[in-house]
Amino acid sequence: MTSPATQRRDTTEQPVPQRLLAAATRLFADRGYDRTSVQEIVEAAGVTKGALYHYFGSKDDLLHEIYGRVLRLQQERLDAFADADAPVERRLRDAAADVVVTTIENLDDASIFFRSMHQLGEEKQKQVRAERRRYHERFRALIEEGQKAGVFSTATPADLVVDYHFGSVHHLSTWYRPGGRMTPREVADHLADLLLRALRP
Amino acid sequence: MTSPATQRRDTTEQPVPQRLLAAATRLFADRGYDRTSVQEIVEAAGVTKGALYHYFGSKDDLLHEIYGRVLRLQQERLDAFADADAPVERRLRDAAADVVVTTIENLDDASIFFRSMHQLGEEKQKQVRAERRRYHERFRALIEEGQKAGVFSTATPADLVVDYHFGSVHHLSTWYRPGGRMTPREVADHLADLLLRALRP
Amino acid sequence: MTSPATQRRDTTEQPVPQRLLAAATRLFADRGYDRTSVQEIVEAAGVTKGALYHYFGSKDDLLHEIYGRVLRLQQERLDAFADADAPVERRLRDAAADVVVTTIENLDDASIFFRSMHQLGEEKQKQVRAERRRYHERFRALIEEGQKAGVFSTATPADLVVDYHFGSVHHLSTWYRPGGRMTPREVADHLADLLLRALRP
Amino acid sequence: MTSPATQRRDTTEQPVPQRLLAAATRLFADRGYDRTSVQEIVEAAGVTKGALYHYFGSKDDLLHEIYGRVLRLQQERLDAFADADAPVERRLRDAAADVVVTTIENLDDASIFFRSMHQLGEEKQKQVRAERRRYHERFRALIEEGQKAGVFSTATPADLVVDYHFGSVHHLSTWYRPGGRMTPREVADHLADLLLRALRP
DNA sequence: GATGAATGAGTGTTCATTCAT
DNA sequence: TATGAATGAACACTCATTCAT
Repeated sequence: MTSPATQRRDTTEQPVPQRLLAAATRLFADRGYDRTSVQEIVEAAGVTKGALYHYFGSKDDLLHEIYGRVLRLQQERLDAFADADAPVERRLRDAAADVVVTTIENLDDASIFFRSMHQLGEEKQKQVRAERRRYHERFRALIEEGQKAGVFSTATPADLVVDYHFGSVHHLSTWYRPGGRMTPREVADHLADLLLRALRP
Repeated sequence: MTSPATQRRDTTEQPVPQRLLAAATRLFADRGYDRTSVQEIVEAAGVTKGALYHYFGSKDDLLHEIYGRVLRLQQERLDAFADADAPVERRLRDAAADVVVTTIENLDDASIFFRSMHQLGEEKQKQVRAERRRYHERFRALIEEGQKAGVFSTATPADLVVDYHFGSVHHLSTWYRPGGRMTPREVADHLADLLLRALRP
Repeated sequence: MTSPATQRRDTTEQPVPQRLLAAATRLFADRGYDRTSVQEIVEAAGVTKGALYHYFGSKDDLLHEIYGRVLRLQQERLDAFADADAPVERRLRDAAADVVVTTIENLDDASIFFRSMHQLGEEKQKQVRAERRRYHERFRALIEEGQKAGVFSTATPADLVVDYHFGSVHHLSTWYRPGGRMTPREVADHLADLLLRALRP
Repeated sequence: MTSPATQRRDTTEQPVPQRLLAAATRLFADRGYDRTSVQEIVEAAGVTKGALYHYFGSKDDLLHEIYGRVLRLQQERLDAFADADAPVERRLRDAAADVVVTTIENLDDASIFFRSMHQLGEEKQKQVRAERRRYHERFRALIEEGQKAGVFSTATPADLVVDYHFGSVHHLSTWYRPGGRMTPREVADHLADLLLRALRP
């Protein structure tokens, strides 16, 4: 004879929208966006379909929201590192290493990001790409700054260097396994190191 | 009022299985494996569903076959470059640049490869991963050879270097557009250059 | 220009699951399980496929549910007759006649039962056979009781006697036509009589 | 470099039509007519589809042919026993026991017979039922002969007695397993015995 | 006699979304 | 706020049969 309120508390420790996002993130990363049904998401979140459609306009919206969180987080961190008061080599190294660490710490978001982006609706995809570009350009500006200052080689266009580095970041979700040989920090240091070594004049 | 013979010639210039593979490759790259229906594939190939299932056991098989072709091609080329009679820096640079060129020349296969692998059935996925590993290991051996010879830095584990490079290769299908600013060869030279510079002792 | 409410009432006089079961029973009996398409069932029930799969996991489930109802009904009736307070000859005769009557009254279920059981999935088939066995054993116990009491001949193993009688029950759906020469009751009396006569010491 | 003729001998020890019928019988009994594909039949027989359609007009024809063989065999045997020079009790008992033995010896045909008859095309079904009726009537005549002679009870209409017995014959394929507790002969004797006991005046 | 590629209509099932309550 | 029954279009796949060779 527990009161409805009591019964509910069990499954409602987190607000419903967050529970849905968490469940969707796990499932999308696990089986991919298309292979995850709305039914599975609501079951994993312990709510009903009606509730999902109350908070999100569509399955697509869920994916978009997941992207939004990651993009905002990464942009904030990049901005912080890039605007720091330190030599450009230091700032680039820190930013390059940090994106590796936060990617590893949110591997689920990362796999979703690099595998499911093209399943977003046309309009939302455009939006995500625009934010992505902003991120990419901030990173490129850092490299160009170093090149102009003569501390980085100009042998390779800064654009390509950014893609070189981010390729390896995207690739992390393919090979990195938590509990593996290296800690996230070690991987990050190595990858940042490779970047900086490649940029030696 | 064309004769049956003429009608048929239009659609039969290439054998049916090849036509199906070509159509599937284009469509999978375009909209992703899950978003491509068998109906779309057979329509694009100008045959009926029955014909597809006469030659391929499943939609999955089609994907596996596409992978198979790419994997065989890449392994052959890597082996050729790695076994060449040249200093290890030369051999690594050539192999690293070549995989970029052939990836760009088969961008469709590449996007499929890096976006749809996890949609393959469990068994076939295992098989592909095994072949993939073989490729990876051949590449790593080349780096280790250079490290032992003292021409490459040992600062980064060879494993990680391979992942660093292949991250950028996978990433190509995300940003490279045919007819862009750089030719495939130029991109390849730059990326191989970055790899070699990062490996300087 | 009937109001939506009125339109709905026409098709909603019985709940959807019951309507589906009724339609499926009629069709399975008529053309057999494999020859009946899900499309035909939902059309006959006046609903859509989605509704069917909302209530039943599969076409197979529908068949299983039909079996379940018959099995439960027959077991209940057999138990009631077998546990009655009467001489064993009376109890056996009543049970033997009753199963004939209820089989005739549910000839559709009966034809399905004896023609489509092997089309049930492995797991469900096992379950049905287990319930079937329970029924068979209760019936056999009755015969053995009479044999021990000396009122039935022991010339034939009780097992075989049960199969003899149930063979003729199964067979009813092959030859009995409602509105035929004999009423269900008459057929039942004759068949029970044959059984009892065969068991005379 | 074996000659075609030699290669062929391996798989052609029996003529193709027989091989097809044997394979079809096994498969139809195993999984049912509808669940057996023409492809499975030709593979089991070691021939191609073209060959099947060369000898048989349709899958349906195969089933009809299987029926034909069984019906002819059973009719012949029944006629032989019924026309024998012996008292009617003896002749009925022998016929009743014999149909049990030959049914057990051809359990595959029997299961097909009682489970797949309704999957035959309308026309062929009519034909089979006609032959079936002829068989049934010969059997019934035997019972009526005994009833007129006063050696069998007239309590039950002969028709119903025939159905009683044949129900148990059909049912054999449900419960009899080769290598079981009783030999075919023992089962036959018991079942014939039950029939004769039921008919005692 | 025999092949096997090809057809085309059909199968059971899934699923994002809606809406009366 | 939230439910869950219901929709309807789409999905991958099957199969008896035909026919040019």
